Amino acid sequence: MTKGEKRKQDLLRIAYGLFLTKVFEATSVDEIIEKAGIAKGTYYYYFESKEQMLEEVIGMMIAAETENAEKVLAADLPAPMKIAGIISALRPSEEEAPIDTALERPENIIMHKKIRGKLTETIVPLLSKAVEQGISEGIFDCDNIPERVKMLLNISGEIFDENSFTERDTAVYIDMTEKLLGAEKGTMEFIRKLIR
Amino acid sequence: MTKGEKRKQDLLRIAYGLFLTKVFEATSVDEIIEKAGIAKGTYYYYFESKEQMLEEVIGMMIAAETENAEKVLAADLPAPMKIAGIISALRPSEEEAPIDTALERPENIIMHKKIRGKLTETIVPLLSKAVEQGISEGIFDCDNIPERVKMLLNISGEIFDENSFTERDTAVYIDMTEKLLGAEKGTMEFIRKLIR
DNA sequence: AAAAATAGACTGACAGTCGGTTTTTAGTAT
DNA sequence: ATACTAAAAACCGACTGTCAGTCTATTTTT
Repeated sequence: MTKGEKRKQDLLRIAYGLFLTKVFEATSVDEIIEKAGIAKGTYYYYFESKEQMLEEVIGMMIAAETENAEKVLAADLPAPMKIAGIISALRPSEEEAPIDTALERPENIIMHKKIRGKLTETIVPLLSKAVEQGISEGIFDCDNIPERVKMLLNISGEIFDENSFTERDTAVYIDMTEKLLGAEKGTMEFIRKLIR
Repeated sequence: MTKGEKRKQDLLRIAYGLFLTKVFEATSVDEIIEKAGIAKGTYYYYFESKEQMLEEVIGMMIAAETENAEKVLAADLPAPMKIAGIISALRPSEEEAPIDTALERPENIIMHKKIRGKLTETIVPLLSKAVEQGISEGIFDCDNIPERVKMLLNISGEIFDENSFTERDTAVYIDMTEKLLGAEKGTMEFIRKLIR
């Protein structure tokens, strides 16, 4: 890693940190460069624009999530577990708690939406594989798998977004997941423990 | 309607028009006031901020949509028709075509999300009534109605948002709607004609 | 000496402010 | 009714502060 690459990583990490505590739009380039101790020119030597930098920050986050999902997929687990594992891993982990608070702020829609979009793209194929595994195991029964998975992800996103999803939301969510994948009632019941 | 109220309405209508063709963030206050032929001060006499004005513009749009939904609900129709009618009315009508194009632009997320949020709040109770009607008619069979309806709306939103939802998306959407509401297979098949 | 990296003053666009001016409105005396 | 007046409402536009992005010049690396 050259000196330049390192600097870029530093900048990304600083921006990442700021975006969590502040919100993308409210974080100024001046702030980022001040924290990094560099000049405007240097910043724009590494990034085309603030927007483009956001793209790269998001890329970092996605990469981490995807890596995790791939691990779950490769593990020796029953299909429902894999699915629940991947989906619930999209939720904030302990150390990432601030991410969540930041992401849930209504002002943070832009970053939020971009992440969701990109994440869906990369996660849908992975989840689809898990569903296929489930079908060959005889646990699931459905067609149009990627489309179903996409819907599942969409709903998961919306559900998890709200800081206040109730017991009843969870119940409907589980019920819907089972029906969407053509699973026996109760198959996905353990999701309840994972989310909460 | 006093002179002041009229002016405010004018401003809202002008902004509404601009937000459709341009995108909220790209529309400057200067532009709005120039088109309205008034001074900065006057604008800020009527609105606290650009953001707050957006809120009012959205309010206008919601009111129109809600009114329409209430009409459908009051009509003498079978429950599935009402549901499909209300949901598909959330899509762009002919004259509102530009709205849609504007709304579907990725940059327009903020306005988009705000509308969705507010719209959900007002539409969920209406749709729930239609579902209850369906249950008493013996067509639907489910519990936790508002939660189910919310999910349905969420997915509808996501589906309609994409300018490229396929046949398969539609098939899954219909299947899911039926299962979510506990309806016979085929009950909601006619949705296919409404969307598309 | 060429290329890569860094610096920071500067520009233009924009949201929002502020002190002041004109227009309306409503009460009062004629 | 009519004229007068003071307060309230509506309106004006110059000005400020902030911020993303530019540009030219300088320093450091290769």
